[in-house]
Amino acid sequence: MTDPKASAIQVPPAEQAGRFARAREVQSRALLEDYVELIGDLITAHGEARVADIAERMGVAHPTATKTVARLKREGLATSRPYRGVFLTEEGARLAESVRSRHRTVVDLLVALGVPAEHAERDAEGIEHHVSQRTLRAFEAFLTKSETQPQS
Amino acid sequence: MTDPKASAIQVPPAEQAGRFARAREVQSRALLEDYVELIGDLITAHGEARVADIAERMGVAHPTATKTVARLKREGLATSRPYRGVFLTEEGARLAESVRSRHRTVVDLLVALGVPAEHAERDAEGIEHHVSQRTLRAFEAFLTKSETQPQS
DNA sequence: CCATAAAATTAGCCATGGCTATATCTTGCG
DNA sequence: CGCAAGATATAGCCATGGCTAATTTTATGG
Repeated sequence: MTDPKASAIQVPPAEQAGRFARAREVQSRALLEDYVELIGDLITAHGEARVADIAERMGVAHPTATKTVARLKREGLATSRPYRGVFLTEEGARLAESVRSRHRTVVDLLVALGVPAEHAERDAEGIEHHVSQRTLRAFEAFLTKSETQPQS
Repeated sequence: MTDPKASAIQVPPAEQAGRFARAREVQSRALLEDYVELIGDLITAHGEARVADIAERMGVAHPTATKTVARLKREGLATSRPYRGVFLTEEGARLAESVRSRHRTVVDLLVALGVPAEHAERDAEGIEHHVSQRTLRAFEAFLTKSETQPQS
């Protein structure tokens, strides 16, 4: 248990600023990650990802999806020709897979801790992006242990 | 363990859209929460929260802090008079306390799962905002259990 | 094979949350 | 007590990620 008295003020300003900077940076990648994961899922399910479907599932208007897909292309994660479906580059596909895997791990962890499935899904959607490699490994280790040794 | 084959595509579009909408909504509150928590910490430590200190610790330029404080005031979370320090309203203080408590719980959980302290702090900064009441309760329950019954 | 429906794009608006440069207020020191 | 330094505020810029409205392209059914 951390000391309740130990407010964040105890840490040097620069270090605290760095944490916030990291969180902002993660946030700017989160949208890309969500799109890439979704596009991957749509391709798996339907053979292609149409802008209308992306928009519907992201819960945004079509032009918003078009705009974000343009950003994906700029970043080398996706490809598309005008009025055609969207596809992932190799890099995009790799990212999609790692995002999907991390997402699953986060949901599994929450469920293992006793969070009801629907809550776990909703919370995971936001949490996952902030889970670092190191933390992800800890989650996986815990899940492995829980399997072997169900509960107390 | 969730079924690896069960991609998000299995869930109805509207439900998936709702999850993303929730994550976006959380995101828009996250900044306010961070500021309110920091202002609370600064007041506890120094008796007041100066814009320069807020900016330094948030890792942003002074005008950015000023602008966000204005938003805090608009939302009824803080008060301030020109060229004077920033203070929290009752509602702001309540929010600060609940954010601080949730932050501590998230860090404690990560540490309990074996994440090194500094990593836990960094990841928690982003994760905490997406942890719902329900999930928070599960974290607390797990931590209580771990205390009683240290490890396997 | 063409007309219409459906899908995608483009244009242009808004709020947020960064920034720099400039102006104004407070404060402390000589 | 007045002025320079430091703190705060204001103005105005940029990118992101939403939106609606209008346009263009593709696909389909009669």
